[in-house]
Amino acid sequence: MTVHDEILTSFHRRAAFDPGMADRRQAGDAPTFFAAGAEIYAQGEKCGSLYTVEFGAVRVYRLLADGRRQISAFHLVGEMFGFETDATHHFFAEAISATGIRIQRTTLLHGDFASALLPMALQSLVRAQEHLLVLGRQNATERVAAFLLDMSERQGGLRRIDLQMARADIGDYLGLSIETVSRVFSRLRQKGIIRLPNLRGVEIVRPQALEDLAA
Amino acid sequence: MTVHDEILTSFHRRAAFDPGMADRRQAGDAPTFFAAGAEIYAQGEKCGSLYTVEFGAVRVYRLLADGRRQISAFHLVGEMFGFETDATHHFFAEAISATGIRIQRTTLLHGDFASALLPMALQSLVRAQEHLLVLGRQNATERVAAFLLDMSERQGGLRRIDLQMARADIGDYLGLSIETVSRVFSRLRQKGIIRLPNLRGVEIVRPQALEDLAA
DNA sequence: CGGTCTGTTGACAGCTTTCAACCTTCGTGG
DNA sequence: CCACGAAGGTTGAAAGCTGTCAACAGACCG
Repeated sequence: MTVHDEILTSFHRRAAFDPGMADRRQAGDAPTFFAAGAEIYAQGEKCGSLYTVEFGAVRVYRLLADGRRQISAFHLVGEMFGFETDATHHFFAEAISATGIRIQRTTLLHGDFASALLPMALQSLVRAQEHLLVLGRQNATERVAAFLLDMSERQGGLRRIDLQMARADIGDYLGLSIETVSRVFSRLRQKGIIRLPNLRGVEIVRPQALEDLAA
Repeated sequence: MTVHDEILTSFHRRAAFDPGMADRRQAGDAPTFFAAGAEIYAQGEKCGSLYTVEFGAVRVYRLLADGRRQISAFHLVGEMFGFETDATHHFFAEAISATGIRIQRTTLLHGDFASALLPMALQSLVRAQEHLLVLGRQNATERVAAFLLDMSERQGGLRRIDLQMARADIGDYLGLSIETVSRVFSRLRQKGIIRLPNLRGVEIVRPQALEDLAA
């Protein structure tokens, strides 16, 4: 975390940061800013809000007692998260990079909101179930290939992907160690399937080759 | 599959089997019977119904091109499944043993049904996300222990569990080979943590030891 | 009683993790 | 502008866990 991020964190962690727009914030539709690494909510906290990513990216995860972490989902621009079944959160949510989030209290929502919510919850469900296939039955190469294609698709199908997250995040999402993630990236680069222009950027050179690997 | 099951399958696959109750079937609230192994729906099929298990058990799964299978969920008595985001099913659903299912067409459902559906969808979502932790970050022993505890809890917290499903199903649910599942069962039996009174039956002798293993 | 399906067990191979060393990047401060 | 330090990333070697292959045992059914 950079010093700039640290300042952002201490100042604006969980606090709306929207200078000159207090009125909009009152109305509940101004985004709240989170610095890289800032906690959005924690396991065990009371819940009752829904979150929409305005910019940046979010990781949602669980921890085991010994510190092992499983990231169940990344949420990118435009995506909604924070669905829960009961009064407390079962997961942690953190900003990956500097992130803006629109927070809506579910208690304040009008009556037929549940109907509008269902499709989003179902989208999350299908995504989670498809990820189960990756974690349960695919090897390291297949996992990374599927991850890159998914990220590409969710960023508009472009060849240049901005990953935003560190190798540790990718590993904890794919159920792999950071070393294995790194090795697969290197192998894909050596085969000319991807390029790694900078630390968190990936360019897909041969999408078809990736698709074949993801199978 | 036994011969009895085979007959059930050929006769009643996807057909209501509720002699003398055609009127109730017309009303849509009589269960449809499925023999062990019978398909309830298939990937790619048009969907538009929700399914509630009356008795028996169901597996929901996806396949990779080379035949690898990941069971994303088992559904036991009282549980609802079949949620989908768009017009076609993304998964297969099959009866594990002789199973009765109540099928409700979503098009025929009254307007505010979505509100009632949301909690069930969210329950499935949380279950899937928790299973991601198991598949991504737990070893074979932890996976089997967590599975046994989950099955016990869902069957009323009893010590005697009726698994119903074969080792292959357990393996494809936990992301393990049938041999590994078998080996873990044997090791737990040798340690006196469980007993295996019959093939598909498990008695939890020392629940605390299982909890500790599930970490 | 024989056949088939399911489950168990052993030996070995293979993939991933772990541990360690080193490199790169980036922000900071001299 | 450059040097420095910390954090993140890469690569190699070895260990460990799980998968695969194979043989065998047991249950169920005809």
